[in-house]
Amino acid sequence: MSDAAAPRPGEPTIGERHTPLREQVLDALRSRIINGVYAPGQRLTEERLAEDFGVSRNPVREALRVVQAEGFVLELPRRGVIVASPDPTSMRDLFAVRRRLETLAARQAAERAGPVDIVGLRDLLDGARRGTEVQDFDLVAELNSALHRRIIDIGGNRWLGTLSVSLYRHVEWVFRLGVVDRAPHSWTEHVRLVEAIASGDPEAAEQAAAEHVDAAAAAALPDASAPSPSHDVPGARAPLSPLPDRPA
Amino acid sequence: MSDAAAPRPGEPTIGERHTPLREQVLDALRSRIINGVYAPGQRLTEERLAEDFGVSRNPVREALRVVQAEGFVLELPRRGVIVASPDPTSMRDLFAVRRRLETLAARQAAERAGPVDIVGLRDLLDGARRGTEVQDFDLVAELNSALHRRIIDIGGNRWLGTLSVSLYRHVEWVFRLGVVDRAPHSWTEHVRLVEAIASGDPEAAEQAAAEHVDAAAAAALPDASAPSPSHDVPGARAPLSPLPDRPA
DNA sequence: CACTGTGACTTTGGATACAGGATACGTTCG
DNA sequence: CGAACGTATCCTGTATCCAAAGTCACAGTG
Repeated sequence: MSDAAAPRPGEPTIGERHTPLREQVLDALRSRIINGVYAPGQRLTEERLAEDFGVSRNPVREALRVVQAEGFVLELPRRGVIVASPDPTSMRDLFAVRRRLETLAARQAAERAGPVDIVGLRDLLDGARRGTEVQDFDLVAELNSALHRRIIDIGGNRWLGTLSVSLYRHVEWVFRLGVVDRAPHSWTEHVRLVEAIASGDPEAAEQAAAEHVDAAAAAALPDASAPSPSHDVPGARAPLSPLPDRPA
Repeated sequence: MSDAAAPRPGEPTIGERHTPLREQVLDALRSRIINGVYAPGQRLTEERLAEDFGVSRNPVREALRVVQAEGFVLELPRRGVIVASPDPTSMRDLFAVRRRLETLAARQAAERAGPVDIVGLRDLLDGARRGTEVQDFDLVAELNSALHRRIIDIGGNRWLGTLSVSLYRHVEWVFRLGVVDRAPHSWTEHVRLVEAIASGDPEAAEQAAAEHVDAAAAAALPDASAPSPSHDVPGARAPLSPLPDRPA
């Protein structure tokens, strides 16, 4: 046995760090959709994407199948794909699902959080408080996401983790596109949530998470009852497979 | 405007009916994994899959990216993919998530079900009852899934729909592989659930759904507290989407 | 002036080609 | 006899190629 250092967990080896084009294309493509560079309804031809990213069509096609499965684009058989249109109706559905999932995350975090975890959460809160003082709202938004991810990590439910990431991307999408209003974040809600987790009270944590999501939903979706039709494109085919999912 | 009949919703047009190879391969591949034809840990080379399905590597690759995103296979960078190993730990997590989601589905169904919906649900129950009498358990299992799908459809939450389909496939997977025991289905629980929905009582529906999932979980996961390690494969990479998109 | 047939151009869907990293195996040397 | 090294083979990652289908413009016709 050689005495070379074994790779520490968490530190990916060089081989693991290798990123195939399809994955880089996937990230870039998804970002562009979420940020509105590729607008809803816009047709995405494989060749143009390939040109945009400076690769051949193959990696593009693989990435397209994934964003299709994730629901960001719709397939028109034999006619390629178009960017999907996020609509407020499905956003209400999305918030309903998030509420269920985030309350579960909060409960599990409250049940399992150790002292170190609590410190980490409080640090994030502090950072966000400072960010608010300095009016750095990008930072605050980033810390917001980080806090939620951390809570999910603490809970340790891997399904919850991947599902939440996926759902959150869609939330981000509608925010960026201005389909719904971005609510100014109430950090007092976050404080309550973290304190409930710190005190190890699952019920209180769940309650705090529910209120937080409700507040976000109420702010983002002011019109609480619009039966608007589902804004489908005729002939569009459903995602290749339903949403993605699962941890490694 | 021509007076040709517009395509009825639900009746796909000829064009929509066209199924590219990648999709057929995806279905076949996923089925084979779920049914254990391709066993956990087994290496899947693209060429062999292509040969198995009688197509070239391209459709295979596109299908592989999707099952990878769905968590059925793991990528070993530059070394291809292996079939993932479902483990009881992640199954507990899965049931926790399902409980949250199915209770939501039941609640929404109770709130929105119309008379026709109720009739449909009762028909399914009847069919299952008859199936049980005749000992046709495949039929019963099928009707079981159908009932759950129908409840979700009635609720009308599209996110819930796609997520549930995805989660259910994984449940099916562990059942088929015998990782957990398949519990004999208690149809009395289903009857209670349907009756609660029929009576338009969201609370009762949610309660019934919770009990149903709990019973299923208890039957499938008898050992309620095993901190078994996460059975990871060294160097295996997460599903295609590693990072949450950070806007530039 | 609306409608339809025609042909060029575009784009998808799928197969094939090829370079380079992984893997297996045999050989040599300690 | 066993470990290090070299070599042949396999497989992935990516690009290129080809055929079939789709789209579009435009001219001819009733």
